[in-house]
Amino acid sequence: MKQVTLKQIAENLGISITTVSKALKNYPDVSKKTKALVKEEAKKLQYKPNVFAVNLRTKQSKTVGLIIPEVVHHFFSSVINGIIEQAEKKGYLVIILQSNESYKLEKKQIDLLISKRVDGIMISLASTTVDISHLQEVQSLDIPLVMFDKISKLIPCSKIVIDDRKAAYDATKHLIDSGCKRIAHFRGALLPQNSIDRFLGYKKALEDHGLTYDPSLVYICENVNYEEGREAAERLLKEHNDVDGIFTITDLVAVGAIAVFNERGVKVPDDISIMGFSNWFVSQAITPSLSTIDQPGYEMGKRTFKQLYKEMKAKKEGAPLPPKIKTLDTFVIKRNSTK
Amino acid sequence: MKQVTLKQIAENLGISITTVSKALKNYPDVSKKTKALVKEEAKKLQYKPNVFAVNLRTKQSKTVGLIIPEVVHHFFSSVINGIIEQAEKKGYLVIILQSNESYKLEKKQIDLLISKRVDGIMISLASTTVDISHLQEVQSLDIPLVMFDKISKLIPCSKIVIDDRKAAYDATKHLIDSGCKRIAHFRGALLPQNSIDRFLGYKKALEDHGLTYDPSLVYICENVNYEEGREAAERLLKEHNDVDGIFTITDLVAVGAIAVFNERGVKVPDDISIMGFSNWFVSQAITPSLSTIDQPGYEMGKRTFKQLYKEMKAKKEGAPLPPKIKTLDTFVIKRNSTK
DNA sequence: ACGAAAATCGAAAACGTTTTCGGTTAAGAA
DNA sequence: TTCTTAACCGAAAACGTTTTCGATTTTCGT
Repeated sequence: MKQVTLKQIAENLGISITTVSKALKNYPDVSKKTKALVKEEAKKLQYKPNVFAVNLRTKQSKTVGLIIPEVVHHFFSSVINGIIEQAEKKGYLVIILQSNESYKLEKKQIDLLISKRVDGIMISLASTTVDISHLQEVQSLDIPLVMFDKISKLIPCSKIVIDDRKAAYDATKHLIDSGCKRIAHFRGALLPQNSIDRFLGYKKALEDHGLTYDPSLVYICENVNYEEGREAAERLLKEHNDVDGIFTITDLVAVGAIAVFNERGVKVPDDISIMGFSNWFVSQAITPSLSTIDQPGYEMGKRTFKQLYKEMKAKKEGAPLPPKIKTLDTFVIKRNSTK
Repeated sequence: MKQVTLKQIAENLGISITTVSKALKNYPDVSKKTKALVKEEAKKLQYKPNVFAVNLRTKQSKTVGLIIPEVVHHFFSSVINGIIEQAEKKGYLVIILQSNESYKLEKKQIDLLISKRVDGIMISLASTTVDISHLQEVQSLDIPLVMFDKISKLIPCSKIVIDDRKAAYDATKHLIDSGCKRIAHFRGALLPQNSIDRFLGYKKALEDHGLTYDPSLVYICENVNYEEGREAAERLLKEHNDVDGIFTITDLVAVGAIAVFNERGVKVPDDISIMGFSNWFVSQAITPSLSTIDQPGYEMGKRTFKQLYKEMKAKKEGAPLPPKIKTLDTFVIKRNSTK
């Protein structure tokens, strides 16, 4: 009825705990016979090692932490899948925590992971995060850390990212190539790096193709959500009825804008073309379906964990690795919101 | 540089480990003076108890497991939020695992949670789950278990659910009230209880309102996804052009159907009305916005953890609680896909 | 049959905490 | 002063595992 331990097995077999432990882990200094015996007995009793004791003894939890702004997001959920798949292969459990884009919560989640003594941490920063002392603490505790997607340049750790500027450039160029002459940009808040980079990519594409950059065509969506997409679209219709293309910082904002255009009878893409970013699942489900930029979430997750794993291993072996930065490719997905 | 322990503090202060431990936990048999001293030193050294040792000693992890079919789902993500919020209040960490609607994976995740020795488990079943031996194992190990939303009647544990049959009845009635005379149903697989219940509610509503139930108007969406929604809609258009209303098992399927109708020039809701289920976030973002049934995910999560907490507590006190079943209310959300 | 080498085993310490229970000290009562 | 009681402290065991290192046994060549 109660917990089966090594001791239990040892007593049943009349051998020592040591031997049982070693037999189970295939140490070379226990005979084939005893190994077989022990394993059989262990199976019979359904022995499961007490993970608490193992953790205490080995000083590692075989658990890693993952902090993301929001789980309900196609991009992050593919990252999660990529991470979990790799983690499972190596026998690691992933604790997923959300920051809800809040710095305060992010800090709390980091503390939680530290107190649970995870072996490593992966994080995509909240957009409101500016203070990075919590991340510095992680590093000072010598806990391997890998950042992805939304990163901070101030922390010297490995990073897996996309080239936001280039992707935004490509998106904008796609609009230009399809004939747009006056292109607006619904951007994110002023601070987050990816918001900045996407804006810069947009601007550069305009300039490179003989279109003048007009600051009044840039709308800020502070929280990057559906509602703000709608608001920005409403304002755009009032203020700039000559615009024939929009590049939005993310699909959700684009979906809000499309909803407004549909309601107002503005034809997409005939009257106005729209380009999203992220290839959120819904972008293919709406009418018209949304052209967008594919972010390789799964791949990013996969690489993130792999890098973390390398660093955890290197740490155990006492040979810490230098930080490494990997940029993944993105590409344009043409659907029906652009010509 | 290295890990601060009770021993460390004890040595610094020239007292015993015992006293340090007791001081930190406010035992009555240590003087105010020493308590203050110990706490100060602990703070100075930034002492953090070694959770591995605590777990081992107390035989509990202050961690609970949550298994859901998919995280990227508005309903489940509100459940998650409800659970996490409550869990945090009680100092519990929630390990979130996905079953991807696969029985095999679900079983594996249960095993993982068991091996990590969580103090309790919350689960919403995968739609393919029929064998329930893994859940029986949880119970035989005496791990508190609470099921929500997608449950199995065969497991005697507490459950937090909605009345699927009534909700489906309401949804269908809404279509009838708005003037639909010939109503199709895009249902889920044959096995899952909620798929069955929603079908029954649909059928009952028809019968109660003088509409004849026609089995050929019931389409099965095995995996309940966007693509299947599209396929069912295509078939419906070919096979039954007289249908003027559809009740779908879930929003995602409805969104697929709406996409097809939009493309084919079928007017929603004028030619055909559509009713979803779940109030997925996207249902308000598409054109036309989708009328649906609101499932109280947050409330469900909240109650699920509360119930689990009660049972974990009762277990510790050696006074196990009898299973309890709670049914939450749902209601119709009228949007633009119905008249 | 003897010894050396190889194979096999186990005692014990350690990981850091919690908690019981007995011991010591201080305070107050006689 | 001496005894009783209360206040405070600490030794030690326990949780279940891993791993080192020494001890014992077996094998095998001569």
